[in-house]
Amino acid sequence: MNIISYNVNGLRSALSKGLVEWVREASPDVLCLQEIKAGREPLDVSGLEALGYHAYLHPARKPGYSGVATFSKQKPLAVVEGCGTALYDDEGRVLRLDFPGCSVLNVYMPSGTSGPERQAFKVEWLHFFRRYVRELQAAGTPPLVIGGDFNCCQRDIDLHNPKANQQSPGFTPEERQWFQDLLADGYTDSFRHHHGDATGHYSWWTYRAGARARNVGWRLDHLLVDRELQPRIQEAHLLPDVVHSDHCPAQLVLNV
Amino acid sequence: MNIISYNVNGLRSALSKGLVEWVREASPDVLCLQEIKAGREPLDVSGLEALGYHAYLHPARKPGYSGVATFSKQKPLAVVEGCGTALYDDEGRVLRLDFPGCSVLNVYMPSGTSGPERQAFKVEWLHFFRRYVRELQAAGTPPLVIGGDFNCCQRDIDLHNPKANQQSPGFTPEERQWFQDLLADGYTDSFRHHHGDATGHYSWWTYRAGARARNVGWRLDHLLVDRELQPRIQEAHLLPDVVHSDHCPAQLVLNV
DNA sequence: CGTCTCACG
DNA sequence: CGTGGGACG
Repeated sequence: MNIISYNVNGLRSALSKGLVEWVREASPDVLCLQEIKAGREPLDVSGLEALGYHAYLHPARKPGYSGVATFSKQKPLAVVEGCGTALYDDEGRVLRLDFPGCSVLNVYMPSGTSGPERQAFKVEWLHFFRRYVRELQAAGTPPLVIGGDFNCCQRDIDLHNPKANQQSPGFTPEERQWFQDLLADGYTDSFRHHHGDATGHYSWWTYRAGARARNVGWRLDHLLVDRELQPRIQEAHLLPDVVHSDHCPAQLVLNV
Repeated sequence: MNIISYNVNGLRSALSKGLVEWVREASPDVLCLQEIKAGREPLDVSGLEALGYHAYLHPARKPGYSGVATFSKQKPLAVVEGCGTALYDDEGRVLRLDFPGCSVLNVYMPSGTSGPERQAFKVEWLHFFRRYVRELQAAGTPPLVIGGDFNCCQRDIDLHNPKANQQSPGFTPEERQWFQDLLADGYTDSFRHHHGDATGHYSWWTYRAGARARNVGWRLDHLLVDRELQPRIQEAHLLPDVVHSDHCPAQLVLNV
């Protein structure tokens, strides 16, 4: 099972840059997109449907903002839009597809970069999210693959300049601790599992100052798997040569 | 004296498309621009100043909206920004430069196309403008050259589809009458003076549906001259091959 | 820097 | 259709 998570920074923009052609070649079984930045009407996903995908959209209430979408070759057993909390569901941040043996939770976590207010919102979200995941487990949801733009990372090797970013949203001590706690809850970072302490692997680069060309980036996009699924991790990669967005896709191949 | 009026639909956009290079070649003595859509700070007119022009800007209060600018090789005897009525001056619509023997009044008249409210505003403006011009004459202003985007025209031959536009803003009976009255006040439409009843000469084409390629346009940009100056009209042209905007420049060569 | 919505034309 | 702003990232 080939699962790809990709923050497309505007699905229409990504489609205009050849997203469909790339998906045809990459051929993921499940494709989790974040920041689709469009609702159902302005969006034309027929190109992806023509490749055989079932399309599930969870846009934000505010036009042109946030939103997630998951595309699946296999028809899921169940689809759950949102997390049941309007505060977050209005921002289109979570979308779950259940399959036999695993559940794919597509998530776009808030960015804290626009100011302290949004950073506070993000931190509240992070704590909410851990509780939410625990509740899903308790409710008997199949073992989770959590794929998405986490807007944070855990270790010094997850960003180009850890020293300068000790207090930057996405790498504050609080967020790093949170990430560690989430892993301790029983999740495996599939990229680290497969690549160990490899450095210089990032999934986001600011558009400014030629950061991507110089590989001045952050690893913000993750595919975590329930500890039950860990033995099934076959491959896990970032795909930095794929350029429809300021993020690149993260990929996980699971033996199921 | 070579005078050009040009609605640039965003001066920054026009500059990015090579406006300075074109101005160097056209070499007008006075250049009246409308819809500069920027204030003094975001604007860099050093390219035009480097050609030897004195720059006079009258931006709107609202950023990115309306605004006129006049560039002159000769330093004018006087410069008058606005018309003294805040309602109009907030929208950056008139800018007068006085020279020995003539005064160039750069004007961007309101468009009525966004709705009946703005059309009513436009009609009030039109009547205000005739009074204003009469007051200028009475005050002993040198004979006027009125150059700008009038956002209206007078005769059937001034637009591609007069039948279908009898009630369209820019060609309502009320506006056509107003135009005729303005001419009767003692002004000459320099283009008609030079070209008689020539057809198919327009200065604006909608961006939609390839209208410019099919020459489906309107003659909205005019250079009127005081009856005193009429004998001095040497040439008057539209320059439809000049493409920095959805308008083209209008040119007048005056014998002074 | 880039994508999106909105006002305006 | 296209410019320019502002929100957001």
